[in-house]
This record gives sequence, structure tokens and C-alpha cells, in this order.
Amino acid sequence: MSVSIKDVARVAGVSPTTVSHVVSGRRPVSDETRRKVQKTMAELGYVPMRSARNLALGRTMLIGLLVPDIGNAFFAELTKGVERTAASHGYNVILANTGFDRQSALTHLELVHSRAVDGVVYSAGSPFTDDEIMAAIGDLPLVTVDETVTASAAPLITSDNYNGGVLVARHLLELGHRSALVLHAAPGLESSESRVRGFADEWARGGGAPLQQADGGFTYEGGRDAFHRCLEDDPSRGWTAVFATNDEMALGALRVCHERRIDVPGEIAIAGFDDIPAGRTSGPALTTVSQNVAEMGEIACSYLIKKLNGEALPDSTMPLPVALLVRESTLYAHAPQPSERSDHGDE
Amino acid sequence: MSVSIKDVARVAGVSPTTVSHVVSGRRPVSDETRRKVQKTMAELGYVPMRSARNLALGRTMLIGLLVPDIGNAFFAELTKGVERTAASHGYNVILANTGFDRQSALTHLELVHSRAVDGVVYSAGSPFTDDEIMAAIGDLPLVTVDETVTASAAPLITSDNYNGGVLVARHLLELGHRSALVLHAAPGLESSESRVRGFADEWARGGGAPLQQADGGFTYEGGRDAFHRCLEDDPSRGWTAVFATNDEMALGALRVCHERRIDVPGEIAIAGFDDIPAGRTSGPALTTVSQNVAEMGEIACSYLIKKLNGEALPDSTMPLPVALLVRESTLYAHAPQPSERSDHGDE
DNA sequence: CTGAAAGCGCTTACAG
DNA sequence: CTGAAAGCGCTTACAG
Repeated sequence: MSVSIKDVARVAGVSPTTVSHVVSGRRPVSDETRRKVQKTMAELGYVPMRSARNLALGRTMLIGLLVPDIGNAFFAELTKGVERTAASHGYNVILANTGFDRQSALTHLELVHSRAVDGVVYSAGSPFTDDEIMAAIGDLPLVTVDETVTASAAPLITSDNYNGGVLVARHLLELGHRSALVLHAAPGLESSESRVRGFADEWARGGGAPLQQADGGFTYEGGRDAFHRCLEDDPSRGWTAVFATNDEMALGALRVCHERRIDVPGEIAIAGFDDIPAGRTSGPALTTVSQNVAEMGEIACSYLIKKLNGEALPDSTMPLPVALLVRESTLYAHAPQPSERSDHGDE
Repeated sequence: MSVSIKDVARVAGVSPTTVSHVVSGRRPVSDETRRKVQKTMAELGYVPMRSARNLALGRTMLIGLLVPDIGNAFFAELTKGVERTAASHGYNVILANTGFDRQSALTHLELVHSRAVDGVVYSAGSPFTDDEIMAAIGDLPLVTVDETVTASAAPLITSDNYNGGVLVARHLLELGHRSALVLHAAPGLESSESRVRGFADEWARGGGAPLQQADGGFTYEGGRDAFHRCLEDDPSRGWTAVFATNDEMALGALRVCHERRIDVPGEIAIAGFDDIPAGRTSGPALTTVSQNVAEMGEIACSYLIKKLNGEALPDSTMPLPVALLVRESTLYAHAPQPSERSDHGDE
């Protein structure tokens, strides 16, 4: 078996109490004793056992991160931010990839329920209802990301989606567009709806014509099919620009243009939202709005840790600024190296 | 505080021993007693506390997953597979995103060292040397993915990289190519080297000319720059096809062609390896070799769980089959919907 | 500056 | 079928 605090105490000729205090530093220990104990610990290869410490202290230094799909670049990036911040505060992250299978996801709720974690960062999209989540979480500290959990007073970390929509509309208006098609998610997804609202408000303000809209389901295939249908239904194309509320859908539209030999941006300009890697390497590269997703994760995690430490939180959280990334799909670069202009959202 | 096993025992009028056995099912309990206890647990909202159970049992039902970068699609997908399998066996996954910062990564080694996890799935690329890893892991059960840890007898889960290279070479030869450029990673990365070996062996067998090679560092930028240099150094292009040992580099090469108005696959055919999402949506879509990465994660995790249960493992692990995905970057589809032909590696 | 002992909330060998 | 009690390896209030 592994060596325990008693073994160290015996060999060093002190009490377990003293060994514990040498490790934690929570009580002064004479230099001589400390050195002796440290030497013994090193010799025996003693490492305090987490499980025992957890039980004694009533906490685990573990944070639960509930995301619907770690394979999605957004959540992977978010995870990165959470993980990084947790590590820098001595916490570790338990990943609960809830997926879409309720059955297997129950393990994750049990985890939360059994106090295996000290707190939770939760991102909507799991196969649970908000009520189930709240029941499992009970009074555990909670921070949410991107979408609210109804009936919860937990802080919400989100990007300034509205302003992202505004930036895209302004950019397209400046290029001379006055008619546009908006590809959005199914109703109920607040992030997509905010982006549409921002776009529509600015578009109207700038003298744009009434928008045509279609539901692209927030996926590549959905965007591709919805855009395809729009082209079929309206061959004369009552619009010259497309705003998709995420990059997946924008890439779907781009794909249709590629197959039909429609020049982008010559005939149609296309803009997305999120700045996923695939949009950086597509031809043409995709104009989009970047969110600082890793930073969302960092902030969510540091809020949670503040809560765990009993520190006060700001009452309201400011949406994180977003940035417009102008690439080739709206504005063709003539230089061999495409330039990337960035308008910061909080200008 | 939360309700303990003693509370339940007192209210139900039985001993803590009996409550424990109702929960675990490890000892027969009379129907009447069981029902009474279950009713009481439900009423009080009792959930056994994990920390206490962990200490008593000497295990945590937690698996440590060490990956270099969860933001990378390969590792995100791998994580998904590990997580899924772990959940289905009642285990949870602690994510240790080692990144490239040694300092913060120490938290993760401490985690392993302090027995906070029952076992480890390790994927190379962390800022630790193999020796440091092995020292921290000690005698904890370990399974490695993709790259071996030297001086460890741990099982290794890997794709059939060699055969992937063979498949690409055969495909390009069938299309009539006889001269090719290979973009590979820096030496020492076994996965990349196997792919090159498979390609080169088949290429020679099929009558191809000696290969030109360049180091693209396994990244988008590296591939782009290396390919750029190859074009500059050899304007007459002594090759008609490019095989990059991963998709990132292939997309970099594709990018250069796009900027220089070089037709792909008309003037140059390009193939990659990995089947990352960006290659599915690029124009032209990228011919590549798909690995079943999530399955690698599943297998790694189930091996680890077998080890944890003391079950025997197969002595040698068969490399997982790969599949060639023919897309537009080597063979332009004339139908509006590009067809996707799949050759299985184990045919 | 240091130690003996109780306690964290479970599990389980032992006894009945 | 059931219970009393020891034990898992730490932490810490209390006492000196």
C-alpha cells in the first residue's frame, strides 16, 4: 500500500498532527522539525491521499463542467478556458459530456448530487430539463454559460451577441448591400435570437430592406439545406447578402454556392458568427464575428471559485465584447495574403 | 448539512449497516426492511457522499485523462469516446489539459500522484518527459493512445497509420500520378512516420518516382509555409500530387493554391489525414484518411476499466482500421452533390 | 512549538 | 436477516 501520514510520523519521530501541519503550513513548526519531516516525506515518497483529505475537509477541489458536446469546437474551447483557470487555483475539472443520451448522463447528475464536486459550470443543451438540473445541483454553487437556466439565480456568462449582429449589419451596409437573407436557429435559443435582433435593428436603421429569414437549425446540414431551398424558391434572389447566426450554417451556404458556381462575394456576400477553425481555412475564408470563448470559460470558472471562497460577485455580468473579422466571403482581398481587419465590438 | 447514513438509519429504525447494504445490494435485506429504508432515503433526500465512500473503498471511480490540447479536434473527439465509455461503466473523467505550461500542469500530476484517480489514459504531447509521467503515475493502471510512452509496458491504442498511407498512395497511383510531394511532421512522431512509410512503400511498389519531402510541423501554418517554399524552390513542380500526413497541413497547402489560383485537383491533387471537420467544408473538400478517433477513446477507456477490474488484457492491440475518403481535392465530382467513396482499410 | 484524540461518512469482517 | 464496532487517512479543536 501507499505510505500514510502515520508512517511518516513514526519514522520522523513526531506526531501525525505535526506532519499534517508541515504539509498544510497552517501552524508554525520549528525549523528543525520541519526539515526532519520534509526529509522523511521525500524519502518515503509520501503524498497525502486526496480521498481522506476530501472527507475531513468536506470539499474535493473538483469542479464539474457540464457541456452537451465536447466534440463541438465551441465547447472544447470553453472547456479549455475553464480547465486552465481551475488548474491555476488548484482545482481540477470533471468533464460531464452530457451528449444526448439521458441514460448515460445520469451518472453525471449523480456525481453532482453526491457532492463529488464543489461547484458546477453549466452550459445549456443537455438532455435534462432545467428543473432536473436544479434538483440535482441543489444548493451547490453554480455558474451558467451562454444560455440561462430558468428559475436559477446563477450568474450567466455570455458574449455580446446583439452587438455582434449590429457589427455584421453595419459592415454589409457599408459595402452597399440593402437586401439580406438571415439564417438562424430554431426559436428559443437566446444567443441566436439576440444576434438576429442586433442585425435587424441596425439593418433597419441603415435603410436596409425588410429581411428574408429561414431556419437553418444551427448546423452545417441545416444551413446548407435551408439556403438551397431559398435559392430554389427565389431564383431571382431578392437579396445580395447572407447573415448566418453561426459559422456552421454559413459554411453550408458557402458549400451550395461552391457547387452552383455562384461567386462569393462577387454575387453573394456571406457572413457567419463564432469564428470556428473551418471558417478560417475555407475558400473563400469566412467573414464572421469572433467570441472569446476560452475567456468565457475562464470568467465562468473564476466566478465559481470566488463563490466557493465566499467572495462577493458583481451583481450583473457584462456581456463579453465580440469582434468582427472581415475575410474574403464578404470582401475579396486582392493581395495574395488576405488581410484580416478587426472591428472591436466595444468601440 | 446534508443527510448522512446515520440519519437514515435512525429514522428508519435500522442500523447504518443495513442502510449501506440496501444501497449497495451486497447483502440480502428483507423486503420489508428494504422498502422502509428506501422510503426513508427518498423522504430525506439521502445520497451517499462520494468522499466517504472513496476513502472506505480505496477508489474514486474517477479516470484521469491527460491530453495536450482539448481545443484540438482530435483530442476533443478522443475525450468524447473516453467520457462515453467511462460513464457507461459508472466512472467519471477528470480532464487534465496539460497544454504547454509546465507550471499549471503540475496540478495534474499531483492529482495522479495523490490517488485522486483510479487510472490514467495518457496521450502524448504534454510538457512532461516520459520519465516524469511514469514517476507520477507510479503503479497506477495506465493506457496510452496514439504514441507510446517509452519505458512503459502500458497498452497502446493506435490507428493503422501505415495502411492509411498505403491507401492514399494507391489512390493517387490509380489516378495516374507518378510524382508526389510529402508534407510530414518533425521526426520523432511515430504516427506521422508510419503514414509516410506506408505511402512510400506503396508508392515504390506502384512505380512512382522518388518522393520529395518537406517538414510541415503538423500545423496549418507550417504546412502552408512549407508548401509555399516548395513552390518557390521548384517552380516547374516536379510533382503533381501532395500527401500531407495530417489535414491541417493539407489545408495549408490548399490555401496556397487558392491564393495562387492553382486549380485543385486539376493542376495539383492534395490528400490529407485525419478527416477533421474543416476538411469536409473546404472548397474543394479534402480527400483524406479517417481514423475512428472516438472509438480509440472508447477502446482505451474500456481497456483501462478492464485493468481496474483485474481482468486480463489482450497481449497485443490491433491497430484500428482506417478508411480512405475520396473527395474533391483529388478527384473532382461532376455531380452537384459530391459523392463520397469509402475504401475500408481492412478490405 | 507539539501531541492525543475525536471526527469526517462511508464499508465490511465478525458475531449472532 | 441484522447490528456493533473497527477502520479507511486525513484535519483540527483542545490541552499542555
